[in-house]
Amino acid sequence: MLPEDEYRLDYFKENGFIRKRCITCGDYFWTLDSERLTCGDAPCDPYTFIGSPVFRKRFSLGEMRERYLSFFEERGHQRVDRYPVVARWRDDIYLTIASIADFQPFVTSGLVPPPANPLTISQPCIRLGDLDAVGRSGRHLTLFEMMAHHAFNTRDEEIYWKEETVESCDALLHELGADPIEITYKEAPWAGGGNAGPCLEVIIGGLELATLVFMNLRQKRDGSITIKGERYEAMENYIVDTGYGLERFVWASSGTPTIYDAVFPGIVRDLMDLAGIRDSTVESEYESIFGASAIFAGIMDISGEAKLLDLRKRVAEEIGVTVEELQSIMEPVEAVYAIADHTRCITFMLGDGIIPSNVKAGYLARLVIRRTMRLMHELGLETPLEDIIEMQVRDLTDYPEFRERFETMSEILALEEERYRETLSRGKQLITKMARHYKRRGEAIPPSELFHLYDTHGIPPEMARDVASKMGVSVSIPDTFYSHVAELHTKSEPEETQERTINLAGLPASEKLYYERPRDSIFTATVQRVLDEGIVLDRTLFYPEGGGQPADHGTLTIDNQTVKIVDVQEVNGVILHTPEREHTIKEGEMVTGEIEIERRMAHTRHHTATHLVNEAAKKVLGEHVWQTGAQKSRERARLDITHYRRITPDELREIELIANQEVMADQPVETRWMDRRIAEQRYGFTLYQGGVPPGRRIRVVKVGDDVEACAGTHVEHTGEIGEIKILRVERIQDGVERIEFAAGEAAVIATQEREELLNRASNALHVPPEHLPKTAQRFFTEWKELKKEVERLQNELAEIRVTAYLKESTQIKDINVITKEIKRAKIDELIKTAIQLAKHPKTVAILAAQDKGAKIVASASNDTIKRGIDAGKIIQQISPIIGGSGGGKPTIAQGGGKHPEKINTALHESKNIIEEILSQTENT
RNA sequence: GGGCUCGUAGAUCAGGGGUAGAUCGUUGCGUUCGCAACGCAAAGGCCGCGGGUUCAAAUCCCGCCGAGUCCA
Repeated sequence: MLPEDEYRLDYFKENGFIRKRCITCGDYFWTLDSERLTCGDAPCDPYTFIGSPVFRKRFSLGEMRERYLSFFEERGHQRVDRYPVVARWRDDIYLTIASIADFQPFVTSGLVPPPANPLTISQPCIRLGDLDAVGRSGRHLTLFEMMAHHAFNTRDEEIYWKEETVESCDALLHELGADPIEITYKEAPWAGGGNAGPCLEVIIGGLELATLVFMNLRQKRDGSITIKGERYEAMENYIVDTGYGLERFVWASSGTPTIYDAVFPGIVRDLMDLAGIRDSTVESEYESIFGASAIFAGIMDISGEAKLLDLRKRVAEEIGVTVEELQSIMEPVEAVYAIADHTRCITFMLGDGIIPSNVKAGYLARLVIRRTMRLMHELGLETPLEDIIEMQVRDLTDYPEFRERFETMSEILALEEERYRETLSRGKQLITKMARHYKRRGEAIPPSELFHLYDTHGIPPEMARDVASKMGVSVSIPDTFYSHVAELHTKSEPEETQERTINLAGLPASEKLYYERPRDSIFTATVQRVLDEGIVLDRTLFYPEGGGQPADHGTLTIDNQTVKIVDVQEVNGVILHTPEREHTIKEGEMVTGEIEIERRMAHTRHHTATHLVNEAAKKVLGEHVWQTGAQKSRERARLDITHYRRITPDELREIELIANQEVMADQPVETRWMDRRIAEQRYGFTLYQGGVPPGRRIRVVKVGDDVEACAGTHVEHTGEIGEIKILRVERIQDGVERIEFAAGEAAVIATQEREELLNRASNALHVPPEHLPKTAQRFFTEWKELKKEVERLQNELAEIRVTAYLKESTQIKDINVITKEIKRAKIDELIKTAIQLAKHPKTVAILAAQDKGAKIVASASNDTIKRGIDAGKIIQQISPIIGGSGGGKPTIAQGGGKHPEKINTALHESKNIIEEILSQTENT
């Protein structure tokens, strides 16, 4: 626990606040109200603001946001633009979940200074954790704006800390017209993302409006402070991390039954009209129902169907209607609320460049999109989703950037709708088939099948139940369905990633000569240290692996000893050279280094070319294109980019052409080190195409119109690349295309290789390359025709043979037995002939041929089978004679072996077998 | 990043080591003044691609390509 001193602020003392303990939950809180017994928070206190707003006037989102930001501006904060909702600068989360997420990890750790200090921001955040409650609880949203002011303090410089934070909060609430006596500050230690600290929750009218976090602890195994079971220690820097819920402020200012009515009244009204539902904000009945529901939901946990039913019961009781009546009134409106919320969330997701996919952030976008489409379907809303998104884009006047992206968004949504429809119709077929199967057996569809349907085909169990029950097949969905799904995927404990603890103590960062002297291959340096992991020099031309560019190879030479360097890695600014084998290089010695310059130049060309291809892809495909990965080698490079459908051959050619035009324009490549803040302000987050480099200063590479933070080596002018040849495109995930290409010498070689393929194909067909497509097509068609012709002739031949062979047959008892070797026949010829023969009554045929060893086929007419003849068994018995095995059905069987010279023996033996069988069956 | 499923006729799919199938669609013939419906017949298949196992692979195994889906 945190010591209670943490919360004994002078501000509280001087302004008459009293510390009290909640009689319900036992938490401590601060209030001006000496009579107050409870902390004010759910579930100890119900909402009191519904129908009686807590502020002086009603605010819209835009008004409230502006009021907040200017309030803190006046108090010395600098206003900072919002960050995207997709957290491209983070590798641990996909979506921006809080304003502080914008500044993690480098600003909060102290490595990079904040864009301003102190600052204020209104950051759109997406949280999908309570998706089920959205629309139902009256207060949950998938997307909300977290208004915040942050101060980043260090031991050397404190901007401000708790006193000023609480004072500002109080002043803001007073200015908005809140009754001071209604405000409570509840003590609630906060922990998350490896940090923790004391925290005050700010509550009015039963609604938590803001959270004031004083982040000053960091997780440590042997830390002295324990919060929520984890151990923490004090941090060097300490951060004011506040979060004011914009939508909640607006709600509290309006006192509407639900947050949705307050936040997007226009959208809600339009959706109500489209769905043909009466407008809840003018109908007093609706108002009392949703007000009551929101109030109860405020103090209840409503996750899960059973708990939702509890809520319904209480509301129904309160209003004086039956649960069924209540359901029928509420459900359509709740769907409208959810759709209003989800479409706003989708607008931000797509507007900020997320491409729906089956993985990562794209999957989350698809999840929300599909959920919205399902809700619309249930509500009977036929409007295309993109029309509702258009409504949102128009409504979000404070976000003009979405307007120019609408065309792309609309296209993406149309594709998503199409895809979803296909998935559903596929699903229906699968369920129908499965239901038929279980209906025949008179069983219910077992849960294991439901898991399979959901896990591999994305069919929700509810849909399976609906479709199956129409066919009269019962389905029971286990309560624990979704938790069981989660269980199926919990992987066994991942291997402990071993932190390499390399002793770099006392070593300064290596001087990176490859930036200053990008074309040099030889250098001298002093050995700083010799470690098991590699050799550290004071300076080096060796490029360490990074940014998708492989490490340089080369040699280190001292006296007459030369050691090959096979890997180079950078650890905290120190560059480690890994030698191929044992050596005697010692600390303090001077070495001469030489890198394989051709290898390096190939990497360099591919690296600059990657930037050009990326830029060209953006021009051809659209601004939504974002690099998700890249890898260079000596022979090729590959670039993974986000795009919502397959790149067409035409588009690929266009990309290739534009990239090469940039090469021919021989543009200078500018690289320079910039202050991170300035670079971000000037170029935006598109800088981080290739990932987010750490550090206060970043290396910015400008090639043509492309500007990226990049640590790789680059040519000085694009002309040096020589040529860019795109080799192939591949879809590595839904929404991610991989372009493979070669640059420079590698491009020439790749082109030559392709030409060689053409030439070889031409030579084989004896036609010039330009005739290849036509000729290949002709050959293929002719081949198909000939194949058919062969088959027709084989059938004809088989018929002719039948008449001939029947005459040559041996009589065993009353059965015609044909044993015959057909020279140079193939197995399917034997089979065809054998089948024809067996169509005649009282006939058994054993045919053989030499074809890759020996092949034998046996057939028996139906009447002989009744008398005990079995072609399969005959083959099984005689195949070993020719050194192989075989089998088949009683009517037709085949086998083979390695000894063609034994064919006659085998055929002879088959007669013996038939004779034996026939005499046996006659005796019984 | 980790799973799972599917690629067979123009379409929808069955088959799951032993001669490649059904339904719809297409074409022709019959019936009809004509159409629909019906009856008869035919055409249409590198069973996604490449290896492997086997006497024998659409079928089993491995890799690749393509499509779908769940989880983090």
